[in-house]
Amino acid sequence: MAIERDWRCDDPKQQLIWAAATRDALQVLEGKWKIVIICQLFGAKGPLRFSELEKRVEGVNQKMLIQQLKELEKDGIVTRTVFPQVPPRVEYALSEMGIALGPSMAELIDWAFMRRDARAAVSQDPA
Amino acid sequence: MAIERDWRCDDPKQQLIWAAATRDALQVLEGKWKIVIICQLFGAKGPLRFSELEKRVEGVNQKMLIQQLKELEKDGIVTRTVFPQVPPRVEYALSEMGIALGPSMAELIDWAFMRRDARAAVSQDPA
DNA sequence: CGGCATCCGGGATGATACTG
DNA sequence: CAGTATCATCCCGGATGCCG
Repeated sequence: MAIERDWRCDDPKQQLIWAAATRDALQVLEGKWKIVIICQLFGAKGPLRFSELEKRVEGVNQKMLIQQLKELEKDGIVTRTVFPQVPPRVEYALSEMGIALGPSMAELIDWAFMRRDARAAVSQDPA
Repeated sequence: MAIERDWRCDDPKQQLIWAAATRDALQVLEGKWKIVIICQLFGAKGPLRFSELEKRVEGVNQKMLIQQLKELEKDGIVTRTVFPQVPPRVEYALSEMGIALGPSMAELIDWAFMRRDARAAVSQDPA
């Protein structure tokens, strides 16, 4: 991983650069539903319609879903395709930059399962 | 990665389980500063004092830092160690569960650099 | 009917001053 | 140094309406 060249080094200057890049990138993912949306777009193997996303991102409301999708589109993470039909059809997909988040999201989901299993084990065996 | 067994499968039931685990885990990371805090704890090779975190998590204020740290501690991601001294000394470190986030955070930071470089290239070469 | 915008209340977040 | 208290601000959520 290229990250090794900058990460966990002792040079304060490098650490500042690292912190800045991280901050900028994380700012793009900031927002209550963005990571969930991205994970769902990964879970689906192709583009998702707005209504599909609304179902998969459990607990979100239309307003927030639209807002977060707009920001993700503006930041170049997802693409939005409108099909001029009646009834309307809008599809959302991951952009190249969004797809590049794949390894990170996969690890995150892996962690989610690890965590779930660990907690299940504890509640089953409270001895 | 164990994730392959559940992720991106076509079984709707598995997808529900996957979505639930992901949602629960992401909820733990929900909060404007949590991922930044975790990344900084990774960037440092050891525990960090409160004041150190305050400097490294740029833009955060004391109240939010304390709040997010409390939640992370409650959710078992970080540990908090108090040294009975004057002046007080409190160190924060990643727990086992927090350390398990390492691969995911490393990928995330890797993505951050990739993104930064891509954007730098675009702004340098607008042709 | 599907995708999206607007208005308003409540909770999360931010700035500042203060305490042990 | 680490944490608390208070008040202002902003994001989020629900309801409703618009438009093709």
